[in-house]
Amino acid sequence: MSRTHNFLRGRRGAQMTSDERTALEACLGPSQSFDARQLIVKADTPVSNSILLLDGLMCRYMDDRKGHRQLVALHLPGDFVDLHGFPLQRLDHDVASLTEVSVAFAPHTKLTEITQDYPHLTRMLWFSTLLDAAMYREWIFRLGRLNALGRVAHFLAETHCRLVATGLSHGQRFRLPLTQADIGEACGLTNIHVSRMLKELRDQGIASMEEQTVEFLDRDRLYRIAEFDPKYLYLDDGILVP
Amino acid sequence: MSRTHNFLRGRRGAQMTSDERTALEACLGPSQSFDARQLIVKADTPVSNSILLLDGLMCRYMDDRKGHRQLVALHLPGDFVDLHGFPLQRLDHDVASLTEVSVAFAPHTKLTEITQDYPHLTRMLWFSTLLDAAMYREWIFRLGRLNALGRVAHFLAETHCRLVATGLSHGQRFRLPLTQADIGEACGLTNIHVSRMLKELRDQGIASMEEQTVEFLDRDRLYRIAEFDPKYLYLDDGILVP
DNA sequence: CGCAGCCTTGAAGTAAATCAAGGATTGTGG
DNA sequence: CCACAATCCTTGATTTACTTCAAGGCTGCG
Repeated sequence: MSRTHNFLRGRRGAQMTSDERTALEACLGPSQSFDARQLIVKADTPVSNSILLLDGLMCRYMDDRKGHRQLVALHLPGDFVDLHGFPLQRLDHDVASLTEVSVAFAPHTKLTEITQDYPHLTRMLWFSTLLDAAMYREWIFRLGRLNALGRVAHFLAETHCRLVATGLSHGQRFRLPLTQADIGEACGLTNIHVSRMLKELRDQGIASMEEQTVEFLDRDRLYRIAEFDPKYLYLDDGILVP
Repeated sequence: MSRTHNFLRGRRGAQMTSDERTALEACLGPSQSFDARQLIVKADTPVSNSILLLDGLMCRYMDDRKGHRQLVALHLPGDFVDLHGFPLQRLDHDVASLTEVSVAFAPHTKLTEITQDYPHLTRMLWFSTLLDAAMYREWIFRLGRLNALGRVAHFLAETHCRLVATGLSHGQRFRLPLTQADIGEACGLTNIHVSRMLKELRDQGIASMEEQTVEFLDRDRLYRIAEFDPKYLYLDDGILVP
């Protein structure tokens, strides 16, 4: 199976021709592995490659003056993690692995050739970076307008939908190898308060998280608490039927 | 003066060739005006044009269930407000005018031609959408990690830098025709608390805002409170010298 | 075993929301 | 020209959601 198989899977990825997919595949260097919790791309240094995540979880984040971390994105297999770095030429934030990961690097020189030879593929790549932007908007909404319970619920709902889109979750369960502190860093909450909110979701029979596995017990109620509507994920019709 | 003069001004806009600028200009329909506080693009409806903002202020936002608004972006003259709608094909949020505005519409059919004929210009357009994404990230940081005073300070600092880049502010003063409620909707705060924070900035001799004009009295302190560093705005060297 | 990382729970403290009232400015119609 | 409403801003009092501080439990591991 091609290493680009999960790229935009469930989100217009099918609109790529086999020529385009071959061209994209041809950009990729050999697969590489990194341990969990490694800094992979440092902010403010010129970048000449972008990372396609093949397996594992990665994140982007920025630290405040006291060293407290704010995650700005979570990345799943199939994500072109820092394709933003191609037009931007440097990153304004750090990129790290959360679990052990497998990645492939795409040199920007090759991506430039794609923009010259494959206008439609270029628009697909552009599209993929704007999906990130759509998620950023939703994260702004989450932080600005939801209370702690809603934020945690929203984070879980979004992550579930994205995993379903790439075939990494079926039904209402999914593996999420994050600590409560990680979730707090995504949701602007302390790990202590995340613990309380997960207890609340559990006690109310809405969702449970144990041993790195999340299960939705009452998805409708979860979505209502989170004010969640997956439209902003631009998933293909039919992906979320269950 | 060409209507694209302010596009990416102060941010690599100078890297556009005159051919490219002509091609971009050729995309634009006639200028149009809208009153203040008008909904210009409604979420979830297919879009076939993108808006170049020529004059005035616009915003993007999403409303929560109770109708409370969260701004996700403020747009200044020169911004390609909803260029995101070109690859995305619909928007997941609303776009509105904040003041009276003058805009030009760019049909997506013409933008598609640009992606076929002008790879470098395409990357510039892509770059401009990723500047929006960089600001989104910073807004996530602002909401997730700064207290109320820092958030307001950060919002003012960012807006000032962006205005300077397009030549709409010189020195430490700038016009900002927003209400305190608007600032609250950007910063995830109530208008009442924004009022208190502006008083705090005023009392401490850091910044003042009256009659829709902001003045920075101690920019260093403002930046420190806001944990603000304009690197994420990708401004050309020398823009912020003062 | 003893230590480290992660989670849980309780108690106290605090930042911001909410509730409430009033003042200033602007526009509107009698 | 003045009464009036509407919008925006300000300030004080109260409430509340979340943080911080503190302690203890559980699990896996050298």
